[in-house]
Amino acid sequence: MNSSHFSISLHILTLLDQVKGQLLNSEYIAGSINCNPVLVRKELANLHKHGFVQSKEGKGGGSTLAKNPEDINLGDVYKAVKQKSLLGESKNEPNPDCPVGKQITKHLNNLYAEAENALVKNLATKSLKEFSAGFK
Amino acid sequence: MNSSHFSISLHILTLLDQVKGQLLNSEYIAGSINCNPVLVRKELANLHKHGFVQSKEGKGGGSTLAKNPEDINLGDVYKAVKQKSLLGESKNEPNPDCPVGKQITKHLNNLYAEAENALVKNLATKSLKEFSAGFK
DNA sequence: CATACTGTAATTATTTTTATTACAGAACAA
DNA sequence: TTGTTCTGTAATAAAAATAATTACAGTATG
Repeated sequence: MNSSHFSISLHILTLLDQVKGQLLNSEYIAGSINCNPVLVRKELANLHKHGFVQSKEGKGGGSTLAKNPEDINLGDVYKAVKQKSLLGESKNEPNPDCPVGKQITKHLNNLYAEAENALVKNLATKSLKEFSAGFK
Repeated sequence: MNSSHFSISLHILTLLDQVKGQLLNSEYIAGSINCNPVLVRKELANLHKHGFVQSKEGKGGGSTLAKNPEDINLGDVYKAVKQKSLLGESKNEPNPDCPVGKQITKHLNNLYAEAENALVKNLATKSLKEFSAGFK
């Protein structure tokens, strides 16, 4: 992350849960999210890599959940989807000649890792099933 | 956020704490961060708006902390600096004709708000003083 | 074999972020 | 009172990140 990876992934998983095992194709999903189907397929590829979804190629193909929704917790989804640290590591190297600049990257990384951990723990208290049950 | 607002703000605050009341100018600070001075001044303007720093204009001017570092907690800094939701609300409106699309924005916002809350709570356990004390 | 998908790469467009330039106004010091 | 060095802020340009589009090989299906 950041951007919309997590939102898109969770949207996909929710859709797949709602249709209970039916295969949905990337175009349908993209229509619900309102984004490009290729973006959905990329997101699906990642979810597949992490074991959340199964896909079937070819005509009539599509994707479906690879686990029971009660066994998918949102903290794990977050971790699967996450690409970079949440609180943004600037690419600019701070000044190594400054006593603060020299060390701050390390300290920020520790701080961020802990804070992000708290966030993931919070997300992990919810399963996809619970999240999806909110839709009626 | 995201980007580097929080990193830059915390870098600034740490520097100001380290020099114990001395005025630092934006160019010096930018040199430590390795970014543009105007970016520092914008960040300082925000920190000033939230009461974390004081600035003095004119020759020999600069900025200094407006509070004791033990009274600045990183959760509050985060909240002052934060601009948008951490987990990225996509600007694409999901499809209102889809039962999931129609409701997901609301559900995601709730989820994100709670998760972010957990993160802020974690950050709030640390003061600037504690953070800055890690530098030696 | 035609059709309708996935998977993936390459390119282009768009948006966001950061840097740069510019300058008015404030404080200081000679 | 004038030159200097700052802040504060706006406007613009450059760079980076994100998303859309196009394209097509490979796979399953009828």
